[in-house]
Amino acid sequence: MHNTDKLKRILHKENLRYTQQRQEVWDEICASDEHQDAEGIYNSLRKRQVNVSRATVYRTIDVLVKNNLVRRLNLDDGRSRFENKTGIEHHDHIVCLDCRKIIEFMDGTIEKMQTRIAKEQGFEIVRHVHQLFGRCLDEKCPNK
Amino acid sequence: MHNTDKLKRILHKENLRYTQQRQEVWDEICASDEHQDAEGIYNSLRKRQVNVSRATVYRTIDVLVKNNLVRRLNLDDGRSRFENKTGIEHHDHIVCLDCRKIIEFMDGTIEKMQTRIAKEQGFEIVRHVHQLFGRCLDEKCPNK
DNA sequence: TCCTCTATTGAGATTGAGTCTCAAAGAAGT
DNA sequence: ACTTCTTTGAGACTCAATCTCAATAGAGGA
Repeated sequence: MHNTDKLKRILHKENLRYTQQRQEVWDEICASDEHQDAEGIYNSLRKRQVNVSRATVYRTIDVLVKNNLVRRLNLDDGRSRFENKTGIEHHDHIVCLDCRKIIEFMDGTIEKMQTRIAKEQGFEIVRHVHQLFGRCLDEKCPNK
Repeated sequence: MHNTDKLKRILHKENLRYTQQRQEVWDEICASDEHQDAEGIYNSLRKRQVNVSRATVYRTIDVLVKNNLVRRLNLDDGRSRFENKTGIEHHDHIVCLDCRKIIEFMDGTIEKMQTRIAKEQGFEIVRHVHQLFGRCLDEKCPNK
């Protein structure tokens, strides 16, 4: 399904109108895989002459997150970052504390274990956060 | 080692002075296991007639966190929460989305697996965040 | 105990991400 | 094109956290 159709589908489901601004915000999130924050999305749009207000960027992101088109990441740096969640397998993140490089990982065994652990404690998991912070061994990383 | 000694040790190491305010903040964190936020710690102190400013609460917490006496938790609710980290085994958290109940869990196998995964990706882990958000089955939980 | 040198403190200003307000603009059905 | 109702944008506002700076108070030495 094309990105525009995904957007139209959730807007219809939520009884919201299809607007140019919402399309532009969603396009920007689809176009980048850099885990941009809201300000970054806003700046990227302005850079290519798209006039969308900050308020609309935030409001649109909320709709996209609520409807599972976008994932909100909290990487402990004081702002939310966003990634397109469609057509992508679930994964968690490893973050370099020096260069802020973000890479993705996924381990089915860990996923199953955490579900079991939660159940043993009387919880039904809705979502989880699993982030590994450390130092990468990349030559270009500033701490080398 | 007594709590006061732990505090004095890190203050000395950091070339900082031992003050009544720093002792009070540390005492409050030691006295409670409710994962209080900075405002909560500030209010608890005022309630028992201890005059410490908000700025001092924040500044003291930073020193305690930096020196591993306190752990900062980011539970996705827009503020940091704190727990005494001394004399306590490492653990992660399960949080009920309805009643915000927090319980702790720890699984050695998962810990080892995440270290291995990070190494495979060229990272040396410094710290990790592993949080399970869901719904508890507690009778008293508001969503029942 | 007093002095001196600095670090610390408190009150309030400031920051910054995110939210809210409300008049004007714009979807979408008729 | 008309009407209705939603959405938008600009800027005010919120709230956790940080910063500023004059006044206060540790801590070592005399």
